[in-house]
Amino acid sequence: MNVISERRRTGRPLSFDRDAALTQAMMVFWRHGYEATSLADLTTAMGVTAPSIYTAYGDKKRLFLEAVRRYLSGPVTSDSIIDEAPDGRAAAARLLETAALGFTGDTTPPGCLLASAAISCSAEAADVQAELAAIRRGIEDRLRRKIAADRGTDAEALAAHCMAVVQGMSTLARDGASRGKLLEIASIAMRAWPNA
Amino acid sequence: MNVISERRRTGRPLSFDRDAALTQAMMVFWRHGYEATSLADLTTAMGVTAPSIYTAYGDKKRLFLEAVRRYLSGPVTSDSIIDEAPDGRAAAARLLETAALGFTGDTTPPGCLLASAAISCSAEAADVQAELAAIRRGIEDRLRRKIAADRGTDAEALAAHCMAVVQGMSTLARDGASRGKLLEIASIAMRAWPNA
DNA sequence: AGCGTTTCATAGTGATCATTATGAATGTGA
DNA sequence: TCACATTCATAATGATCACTATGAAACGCT
Repeated sequence: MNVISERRRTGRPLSFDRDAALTQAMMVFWRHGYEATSLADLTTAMGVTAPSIYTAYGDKKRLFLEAVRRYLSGPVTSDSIIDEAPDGRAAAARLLETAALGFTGDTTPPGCLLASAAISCSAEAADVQAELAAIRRGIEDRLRRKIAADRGTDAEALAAHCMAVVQGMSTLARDGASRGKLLEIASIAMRAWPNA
Repeated sequence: MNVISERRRTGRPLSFDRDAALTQAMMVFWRHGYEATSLADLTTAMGVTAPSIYTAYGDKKRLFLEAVRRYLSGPVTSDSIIDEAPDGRAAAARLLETAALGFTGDTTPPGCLLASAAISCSAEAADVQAELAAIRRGIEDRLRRKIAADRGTDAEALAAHCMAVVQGMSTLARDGASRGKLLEIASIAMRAWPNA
């Protein structure tokens, strides 16, 4: 049952690294968003011709969603950050810090892929925007539940505030804000918590 | 020197209300952003044919920037909010509250026009993105100076946090967050200030 | 009325968009 | 070696993009 060694029985083999090409696609989507990324941008960045993209990934929308899954499935996911934190407060702090670092990486585009791709959507890309909104809501719900386990009163508002700060940090990062500035913002945001 | 009664001496008069059409254009840009708004969207929303748009406003970029100026020149501008506040803390609180209200108006699109239009820009619209970023920085600088007049230490971080929350509230509003939720976020954000 | 000026609607510009038809190329299995 | 399956590169598809050439229509002025 070794999946790696399982090969298609017949046919010409793929001439490009499907995984590496997907990473390049993720980078382009990360930098320019979903709609502003043209298939010509993708072919040049991935080094793959358009028909090969379509046979390998489907269409542009499926390629984007696969890039989003790749973006979310890093070694440090927002899910694990929240779940493995000792309490809601630590979850929020780590989420903010991880966002500040992830939005200012020197080998990745500035800001958040989800935030960059989500806004400025035309009518035909409304379903893509809806999927991204669902992902954001999922993260927010997970954080809210984590906070509510400790302190019941204002869990929803605290989680929403944290999400707003993360979203805003993405914009500031795209505007050129430094990593230090984003970490300061995260620190300020955590002052909103009681019994500091 | 009555400007209103001054008319062009010759030529066929404009058959549409230039001001009302600009408002409609602002609404479309507000909802869909800059690049996702096509000229076909604008012609249908404004009730004006494409050549008339070009003779009246220039090109799409100039029309958008004029819509941005219209958006920023309301009766309650961010500038006046900040300047007329008694201190930096009140300026931040009013900015957050005004944003929460303005992003959830029942006759306007959800979110912030600047935030909606800024993200997801292709290379050719980079100058538009740069202009929007300059506007955001101008607001942030004004807020930072206002805060720094009271308390010198962490004015920059407090201003940046406030801007991040405003930006984030726009995203949450577009995701369907209610006015009450945004006001709660604003309230939580103000807890970050010392000597509450 | 007639001229000059401006805006009007119609239609079309080349460019770019995502997507695909086509046939040659390259592999496996027999 | 040969049929079969799959991917390859080339080139083209119709649609849409921002933008405009063109000539008729509607005004003020003389």
